[in-house]
Amino acid sequence: MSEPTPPGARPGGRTARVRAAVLRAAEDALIENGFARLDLADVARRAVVGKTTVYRRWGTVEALIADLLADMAAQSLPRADTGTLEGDLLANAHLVQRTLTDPRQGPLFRAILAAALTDADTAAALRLFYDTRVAEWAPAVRTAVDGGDLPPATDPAQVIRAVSAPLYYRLLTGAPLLPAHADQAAHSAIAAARAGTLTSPPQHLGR
Amino acid sequence: MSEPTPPGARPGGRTARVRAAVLRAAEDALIENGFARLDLADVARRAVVGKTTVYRRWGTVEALIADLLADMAAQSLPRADTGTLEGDLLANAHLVQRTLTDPRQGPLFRAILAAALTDADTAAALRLFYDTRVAEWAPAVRTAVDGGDLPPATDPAQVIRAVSAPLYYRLLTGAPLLPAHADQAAHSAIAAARAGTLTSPPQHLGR
DNA sequence: GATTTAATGGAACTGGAGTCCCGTTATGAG
DNA sequence: CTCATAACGGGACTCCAGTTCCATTAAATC
Repeated sequence: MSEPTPPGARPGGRTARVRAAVLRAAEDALIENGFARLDLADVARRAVVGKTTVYRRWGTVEALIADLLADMAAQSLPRADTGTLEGDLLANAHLVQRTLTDPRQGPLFRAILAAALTDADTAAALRLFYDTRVAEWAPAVRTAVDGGDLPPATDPAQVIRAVSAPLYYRLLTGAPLLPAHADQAAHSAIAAARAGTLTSPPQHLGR
Repeated sequence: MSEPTPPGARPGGRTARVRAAVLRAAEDALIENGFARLDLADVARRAVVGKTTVYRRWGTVEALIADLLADMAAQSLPRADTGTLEGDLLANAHLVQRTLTDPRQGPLFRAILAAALTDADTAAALRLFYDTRVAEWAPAVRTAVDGGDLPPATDPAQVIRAVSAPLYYRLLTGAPLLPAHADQAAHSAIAAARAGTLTSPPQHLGR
């Protein structure tokens, strides 16, 4: 994902500026046209950057989106801390709900998910992105486990993912996605966790 | 979705044969190349059909996939009936798990979902497809509600969807999808339903 | 501030997806 | 069986995404 910076590389000044401009242009293009209608020539025009540059540095739409994801993962936003498990999970659920229905972020995420479903590298970048998000929120669950509110075997990451899953499923099927669904998602996750269903995965398949 | 068959139409013989050939070719092409790399010219070649025909009747990749979904929805497969709610939901969960990890169906579904995330009409076709699937399995839940095993306000459709959601979420993020995850999904759905979380949606937006 | 060489940009080129035109096939009606 | 026409097929054409080549710019090092 993060290149080890080959010897003689020049990440400074212009290169960084070009990357930022292209990523922002890609974002705009994805929001307007979606994943299927995206072409790198258009991105280059928007970014006021040579078409050749975009093709040389990224090459494919999928690679560009993967880089965009890496960039998004870098700017992590802090979780809420309401003091209670329910409060935190509700905050998380509503954050996801708002993100997926936001006029800018919604279409952007749809495009990114479509790319991840198409390309393995993009999927890996997406997983990395979510891993950082999950790691950010997992402490809320861990606190509840330590406090005896949830079974000891509970896997915090699974609980966080259980909150998101139904919301993303609605996005996939194009079903309406209202704040009430966020409530439902958070409460369902808590119920499953209390029942001891969300324990560690059966085996660790590395990679 | 289903055209009302305009006056003077000729759905007989050749037309139906062409449609079948094109849909099968589209399936193969989607499995091999994925959604992004699909072009109608290639589909036409595979189906041994005039390129013009494909462009005239479907026009876009998304429309072709939407038609493929309509075709898939038409052939509904029967649900299992094990006698218990847990047994039925486990059967459903494992059916979904097997489908999504099948060497043919898996890539096909990924491609279809990518298309649905890109195009509104495809999303509508997908929703219709899932509605038939959900309606097929909902009776298992309804029986449990009538038998007093689940709260009266439980929405059967929501329970079925709650089983699929985490499995599709794993597909989205490219996480491994094992039979154990199917067990977990079914049991989580039951726990949430028992807790009374999976009740009817807040309001019916009749689109 | 001179030098080296990544990295970018412009312009010409190319291949194939998508369109158009028109002749051919075969379905459905009488 | 005949006729009208919906639907299909072949081939030429267009257009633009993606590639290639080379000149230009500006980081990095001294």
